[in-house]
Amino acid sequence: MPGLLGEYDLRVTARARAASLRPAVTLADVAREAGVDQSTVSRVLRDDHRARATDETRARIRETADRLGYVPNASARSLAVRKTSTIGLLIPNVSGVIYADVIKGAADAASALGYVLVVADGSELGRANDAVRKLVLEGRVDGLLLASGTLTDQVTDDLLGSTGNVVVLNRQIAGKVPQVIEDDEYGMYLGTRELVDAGHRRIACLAGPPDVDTSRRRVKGYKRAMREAGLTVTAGLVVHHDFDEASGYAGMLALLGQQPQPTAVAAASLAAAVGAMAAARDQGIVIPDDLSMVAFHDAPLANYLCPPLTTIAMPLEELGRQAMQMLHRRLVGEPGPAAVTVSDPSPIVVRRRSVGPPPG
Amino acid sequence: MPGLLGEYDLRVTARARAASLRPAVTLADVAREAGVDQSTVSRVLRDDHRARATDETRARIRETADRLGYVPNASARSLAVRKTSTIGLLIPNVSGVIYADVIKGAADAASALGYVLVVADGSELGRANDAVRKLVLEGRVDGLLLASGTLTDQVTDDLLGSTGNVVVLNRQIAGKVPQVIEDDEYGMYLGTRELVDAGHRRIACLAGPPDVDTSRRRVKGYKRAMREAGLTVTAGLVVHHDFDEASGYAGMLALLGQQPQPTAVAAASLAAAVGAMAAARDQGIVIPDDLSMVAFHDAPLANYLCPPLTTIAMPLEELGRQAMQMLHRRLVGEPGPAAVTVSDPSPIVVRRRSVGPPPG
DNA sequence: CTGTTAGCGCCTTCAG
DNA sequence: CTGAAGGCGCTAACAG
Repeated sequence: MPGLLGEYDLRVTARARAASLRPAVTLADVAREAGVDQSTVSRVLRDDHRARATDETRARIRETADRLGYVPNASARSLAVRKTSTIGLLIPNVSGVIYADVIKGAADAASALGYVLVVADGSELGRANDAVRKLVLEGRVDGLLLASGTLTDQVTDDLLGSTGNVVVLNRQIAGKVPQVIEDDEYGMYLGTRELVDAGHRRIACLAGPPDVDTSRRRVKGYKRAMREAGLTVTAGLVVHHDFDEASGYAGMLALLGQQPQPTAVAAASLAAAVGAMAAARDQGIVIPDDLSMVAFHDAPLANYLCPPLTTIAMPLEELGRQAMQMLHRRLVGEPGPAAVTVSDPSPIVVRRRSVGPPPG
Repeated sequence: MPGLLGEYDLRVTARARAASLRPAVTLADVAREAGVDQSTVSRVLRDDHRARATDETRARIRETADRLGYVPNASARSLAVRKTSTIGLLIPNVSGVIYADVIKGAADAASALGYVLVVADGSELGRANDAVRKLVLEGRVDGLLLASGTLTDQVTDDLLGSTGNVVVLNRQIAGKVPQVIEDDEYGMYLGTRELVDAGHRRIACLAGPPDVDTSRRRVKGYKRAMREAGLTVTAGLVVHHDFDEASGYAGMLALLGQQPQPTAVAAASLAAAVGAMAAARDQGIVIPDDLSMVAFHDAPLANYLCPPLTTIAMPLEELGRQAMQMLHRRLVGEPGPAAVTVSDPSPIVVRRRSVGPPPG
């Protein structure tokens, strides 16, 4: 076995580079060595259709390139063709369990379309700002996928203008910013319905920050389910916090402080739900006996919680894939819709053991 | 407030770009507009020391550049100076909770040193291979940080040769590959000692894959603690699985199937520990009453588990930072050590509620 | 202090 | 079918 990662050509090339610290082998080198012109080499190596060079010539060129360990230089090519064939994915917190799927979807699509995908961490505003400037404006990438569910409207709004090389993931934004969204409203509707179907009437919503679009849409879905069931959402039943464990913990405490206590809660994020479960536990409340819970978004982790958490799984991978495809379309000038909502697969609730009938 | 993300200049530039789909404004444009030569513009905009241009000239150039919304083109610059000032970070699974810290450390150091950091997902071998080729070999990045704790020795070995632009994070590799490692052995030693200090004698180890270096070092630490305590590690006491929840679950089941059952387990990864806790629960075993547990690596999640998990926190952020610094040193040709182990902060056990005295 | 002159490595007409 | 020539946008000597 020739090594899992390194295929043959890769290793050879690396060695060639390492051995001689020279500026790497260039097109001219190959041309000289093969006794042809640079442009010819360029053409055959790129399979340029107008280069039906003699089979003999092509073979010789290919062989020489291989032997010398030629690898095209991305900067030079980019400069010449005015594009980099790399696209960036900006994510608020790269290590959020939720993002694994969108990264995978985007990466798959990217590689299928001939791009290389790089992801940038946008957890801090400063860093996000920097990333955008360094990546898009300076032309390190041809386009940007913005998965900043947590940035406020103001931000993206300012940033985007009507640039055609950015597509926004799962944020509904006024104006003509290209965007692909999922039906968060429906997802949360489904999750909440799971709770009303189990017989709950006093159902709370553990929401995200009030000014974040995704949070708003999820709350909307929650409210629709409540309304449809003839349930009223009284003040205090929806509490706004952040999308992390600590916030979920605090939010749950707030919810539990009310009279009468809710018998079920729909959490707008998985991390918050984890925190919420811990809070409940600390208050001596057992799930699902005393309290039922569903969380928005699914991940392996949910299956190992105590108890295993019923979640609503969103088509995150498809989101990433379609965003990438839309970006590509725009980059090559195909028109296409300015916004699509991914509905296949549609949101689905993954039933585990965190919801039961209301107590008593 | 002018928008959180978009500072003024950023927005203006974006607008200028978007408005006119022209090839963006170039150095020549600015020069013409300002009535000076291109090279002069280049110099003042870069603060070239040899360009103590008239204050008046400098001001005019700056103003013109701003007004036109000039942004240097990264490809052109890279081609000219033969470096990109961007470096890549290759991670097996970008969304692992554990990696947040190393990304942060690396990103901080990168930006302090004037680099932009991009991370690439190396979860699949194919993708990792591709990333290396596209990023390093084609010169999209000046160097690579390899945080592929899960790739086998063979891989990295083949890949690296003695190239100077790669540094490996936390893998001990023979040969002269630049590397920064943490003291996983000591960390695991500490975690295991926590267990022996609590009075346990039959302590199991939930290890990672046997051929992965980090796993081996952790097992070594576990064994040392056992030996020092005069405890023998009998067959079956260390079980090898993977670093994820499902593996942890399976591994725990295997451990629990033994006679006599271990009274404590040291897990080599946080994710595996999560799975293991679930397995214990499913078997009616309560932690810490019936079984104690510690896990390698810390993350917010650990605090919200049931019960909150005692972990051993490693200096992950520092690992990322130092790796980046070492890479930089190598890139600029400073000698420096070929391998450093980060020992500050040193591993520390974060005591929560998952360890108690042995039952009975 | 500032302008001139060459490239960096590759692609792309345009001739031959 | 292939070679010659020019240019992508920027930097870096070298003159003036």
